[in-house]
Amino acid sequence: MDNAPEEPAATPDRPAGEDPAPGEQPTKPRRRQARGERRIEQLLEAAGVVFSHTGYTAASTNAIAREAGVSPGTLYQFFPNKEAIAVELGDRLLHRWRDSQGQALRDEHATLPLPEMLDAVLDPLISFNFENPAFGVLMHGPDTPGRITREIESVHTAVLHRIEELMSGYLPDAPEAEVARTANMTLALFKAGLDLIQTHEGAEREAYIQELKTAMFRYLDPLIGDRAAPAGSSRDHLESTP
Amino acid sequence: MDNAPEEPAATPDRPAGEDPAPGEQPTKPRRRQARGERRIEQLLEAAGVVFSHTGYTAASTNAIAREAGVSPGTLYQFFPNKEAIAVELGDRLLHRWRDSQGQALRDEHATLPLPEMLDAVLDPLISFNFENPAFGVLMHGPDTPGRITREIESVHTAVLHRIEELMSGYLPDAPEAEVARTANMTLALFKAGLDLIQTHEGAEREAYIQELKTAMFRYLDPLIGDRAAPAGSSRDHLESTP
DNA sequence: GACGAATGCGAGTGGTGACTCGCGTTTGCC
DNA sequence: GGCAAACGCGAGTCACCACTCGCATTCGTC
Repeated sequence: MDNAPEEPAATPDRPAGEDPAPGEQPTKPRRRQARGERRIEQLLEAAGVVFSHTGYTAASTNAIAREAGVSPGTLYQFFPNKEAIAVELGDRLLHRWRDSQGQALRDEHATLPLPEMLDAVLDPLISFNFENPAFGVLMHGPDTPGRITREIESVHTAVLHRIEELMSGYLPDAPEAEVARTANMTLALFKAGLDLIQTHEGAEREAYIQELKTAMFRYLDPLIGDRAAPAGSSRDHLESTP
Repeated sequence: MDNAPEEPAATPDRPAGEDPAPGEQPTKPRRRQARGERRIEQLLEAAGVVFSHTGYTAASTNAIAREAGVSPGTLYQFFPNKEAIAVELGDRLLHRWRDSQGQALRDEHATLPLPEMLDAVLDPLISFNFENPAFGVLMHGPDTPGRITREIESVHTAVLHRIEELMSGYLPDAPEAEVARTANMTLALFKAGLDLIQTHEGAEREAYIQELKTAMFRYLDPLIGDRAAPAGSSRDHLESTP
């Protein structure tokens, strides 16, 4: 009935263990050696490379193992199945993303003038996506295990809420729906610019970073210039109050 | 060395036949009945649905056949293999896209004032993407047969050139590289807005269409100095030429 | 209505890729 | 150094999926 990739049943094994926390289910904590932890890092990095190159379904576990320089059997020493690799990788990326995002969207930045604010917010987020190319692919691939999709969704709405929060500082009396829409558009604009930035190199890339900031500035500046009339900003292009 | 999906060898059979053109290779023109042509349409539409839902690799030919309400054997009556389905679908989408794009980016539109120009250009392109949801997925999926990717690329650059052409009418003395960058950013902005539009419904969707136009207006308006500026169009937002 | 070709079917078949198994090697610990 | 457990391997298993085959049905044409 449904051939979209979904999670099979339950977590069979914890791949990269946190501390077992004494009061927990006896889920076989599976002690690891330092070597094992290193292998896990290797494998996740390899998985990031392969996934970002081919997407989730088209990536083979053998390819991941090969990329990591280990045998397929070794891979399954640390991950119960292919999905678990993606889940663990997704978890880490999402965690790192939360950090970057928290750093970028600080309260202090909301008090900066717009151009400086854009630098302060965008630069770290651009760097992040640059250092974690698998992030975008896992984020937007049409095939990706449902568990990840759901986590991504929650992180996505969290970012939006944060942006709305910051924006409502600039726009104290704009209707909520409009703030939400503007936040969404801002995020979408960022993603669009990011794509451009990632597909260019060297000086071109720098130019596109600048171009993204310019576009964002032009989009956001009219909103915060004066107390823009609520009707004026989205009803039509030009009718605003004199 | 390379496990990205590539085309295997050569075109084994022509799936949806044009006229055989007497002077051609004896490639078994395979006469079709009207019923067959209809099946092909059905199958391609089904393929569009399935691909747009799961991506290329994760889509199974059985799922496509089921979606079309036929048996797997019937599917292979009309297409030699899975890739051929994607290629044919891609061809048709790209062809339709060329039409829509040609209609949207007409010379006459370049003389309109910006807000009207945005309506004239964006509305048809939005409708197109709306009626062909597989287009975007096939366009951006990390797995998609290389043949399609290459065609997409050529269409993509064609669109960019056309946008640049139109833009250089507005910006007669801007450096070429800058025009190219602006065209790229404009297209990216469009794609970003499109995504937003497609993931919302009803009134929300309309609002996002408007929001996209607003964003585009704010991005492009400051660029066009004095040309085609009606009744205070650019006065409200940023600096304008006196 | 009869004949050949096109269409339609769905149970196979072969190959690929996720995952396992048995056994050898390394590590941590006493 | 000796023991147990973690690590490492890669040939092998199994399920799934792209694709085929033999046969039934429908269509176009005379």
